[in-house]
Amino acid sequence: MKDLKKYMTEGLLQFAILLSLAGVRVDLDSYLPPIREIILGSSSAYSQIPFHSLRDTWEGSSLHPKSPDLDSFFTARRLLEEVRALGDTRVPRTEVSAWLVHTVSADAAETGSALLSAGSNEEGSASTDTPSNSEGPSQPPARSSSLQPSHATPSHIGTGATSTPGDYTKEQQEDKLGYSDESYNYNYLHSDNGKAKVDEEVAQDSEEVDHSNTGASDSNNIRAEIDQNTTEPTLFFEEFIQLLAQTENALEDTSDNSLQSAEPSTRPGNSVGELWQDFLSLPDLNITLEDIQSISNTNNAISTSVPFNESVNEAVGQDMSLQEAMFASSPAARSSEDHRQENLLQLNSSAISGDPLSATNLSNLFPNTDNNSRNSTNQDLLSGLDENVFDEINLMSLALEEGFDPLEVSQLFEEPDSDSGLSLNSSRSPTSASISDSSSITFGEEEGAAGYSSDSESTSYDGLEGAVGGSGSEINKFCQMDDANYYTEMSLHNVHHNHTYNQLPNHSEPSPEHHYSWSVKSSKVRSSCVNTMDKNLSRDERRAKSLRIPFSVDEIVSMPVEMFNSMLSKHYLTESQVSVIRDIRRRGKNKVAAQNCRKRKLDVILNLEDDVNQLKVQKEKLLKEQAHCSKSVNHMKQKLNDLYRDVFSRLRDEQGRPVNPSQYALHCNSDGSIMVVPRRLFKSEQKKDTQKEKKQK
DNA sequence: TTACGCTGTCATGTA
DNA sequence: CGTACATGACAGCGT
Repeated sequence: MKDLKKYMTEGLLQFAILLSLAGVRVDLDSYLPPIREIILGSSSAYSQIPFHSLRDTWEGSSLHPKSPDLDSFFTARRLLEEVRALGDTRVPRTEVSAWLVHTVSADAAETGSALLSAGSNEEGSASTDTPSNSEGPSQPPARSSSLQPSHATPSHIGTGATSTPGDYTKEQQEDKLGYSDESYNYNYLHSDNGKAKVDEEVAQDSEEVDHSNTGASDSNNIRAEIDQNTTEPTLFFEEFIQLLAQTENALEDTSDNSLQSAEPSTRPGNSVGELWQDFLSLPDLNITLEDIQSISNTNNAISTSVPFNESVNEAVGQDMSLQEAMFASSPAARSSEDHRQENLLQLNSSAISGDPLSATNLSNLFPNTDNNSRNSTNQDLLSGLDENVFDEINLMSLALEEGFDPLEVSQLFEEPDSDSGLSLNSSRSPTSASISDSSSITFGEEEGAAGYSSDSESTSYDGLEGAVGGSGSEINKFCQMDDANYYTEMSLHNVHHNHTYNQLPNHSEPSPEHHYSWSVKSSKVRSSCVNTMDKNLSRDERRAKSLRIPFSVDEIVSMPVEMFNSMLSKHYLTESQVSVIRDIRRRGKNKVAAQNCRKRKLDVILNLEDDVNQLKVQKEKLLKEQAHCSKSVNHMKQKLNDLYRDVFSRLRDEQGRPVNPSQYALHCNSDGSIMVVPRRLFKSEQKKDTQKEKKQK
């Protein structure tokens, strides 16, 4: 039955392709509702592996397939698309697809592979599938089903596969471009293995594409056709960019709430994105900075997409290939990222100078935000930022300013209250998982790393933490092997030595060699971090040192309660410091208590063992004594018997005959006199005596 | 690779 | 009610 469905699906898809090539519009949605399930399984939202892995490049990075936010996210998107479909002009999908096909096929299997994968990864299974390809588990995604009539190239980019029934919406185009850019960086930052894999997929896809085209034309013909269709790319992209801008506004207006939960996964780049993620994953920031997150994400979309689109536009205008455009756009995107990162650090710097964190400073975080959003944003931010946030930022900047070891800086971002391991776990979840993916791919290090934040923290200190890394040790990633983090770190160092923050840091063009050098450098950084770290210090000692707590751990722990409370009240301590101090005291006390408890337990065990040994000795002694006594008793009995016999042997009755000892017995009276009594009477008297004793008892 | 002990930490109960 | 203490349980780490 399954095969039959598969067969039908393939046939219908191929038929649809043929019809689309012939200019006949076919809406497969109405005919093939079950395709989605046939191909993807019950639901793409529930099929974790292919769906999640393919979406992982951008929006799915921090959104677990099982996340309840996912439904609302897709629902919001779908509704948004539907609403937009009511009035907006649409860019025919085929133009974009053709453009992509053109550029991709120009040099597909080589350098453009990452790009291709980027474009294909973005919308789920669109990555590896042609509309006609129904083999394998990862098949044209759920929303794919309509093929454009005119130029609906059966190309694998058949991204159309990812579009909603009907048209390829602007949002999807935007996403595609954004994904492409981001995914390119993503792939770039990853190991060659990943890229090779991507290349394989792309090559395979290309084959499949060509294969699927046999009904109509070969790929060259398609390319020629596409070239004809893209004779005016500039026009298309101008329209496209305009639509993008409209989409941005619509997106902000209509789907802000629903997307808010999903948007945090949107990251402009690995380095800045992770830094941003780290920053936002600060325990105190988690809730209060949600506004920032959403806003920043929209900013990301603006800041990354606009220059990118410009560059793409230029690229098209200059008849550049898409790949070139992407290369050209990557530095631009990077620059915007750097710029934002600078602003983030500028925030720190402003805190260094002692100025209270003002709206102006905060606004630097979002340079690309328009005035309206900025005005509202800053208020939200300021209202959302609690004191701890400023403490963290201030301490972070202080550490940076005074040349702290990055590890020490990282301490500032640790969970101030590590009591609740659960809350820590909840805060790390999907985002950190995505981060772990990247780092694990890059360095082949993995760590299960579930559990307390303290654990992850300690492991990160030992340089063993792969990537899952605790949320508490976010900036600890300075010392990790993630290239992106190293990138971040380098940026931070730039800022550290240049407090003007006006110049964008110049980063060379990404290249595999550069990537390798990054790896080498970052490994050096980690080793140096590990070396500089005083391993002799306990976790609490390191934490206290990092937070510049003016007391030693011993003092904190052994201090009497009154002195401890007075100390907390006398010294100006931030909430983080107080929290850490209390934790240190509690843990220290408990540590001592646990040691004492174990010592006592051992003492008890040892004492019990001693008691057992003593009792054994006593038992042996008693047994010996018992044996000795019984031996004595037996000896005395023997002597008594001898005496008895001797006495009876000498006794004679009235006739002079010897007395039979079996019939008579000797009885001692209380007065010491001895009588010879017949045994019958003796026994009866004994019975009476025993009865009397029983009655008395 | 597994078993085991040590240690730190947390949760919980008690004084 | 807050604090200190005790203790079982758990997890990580080293041997």
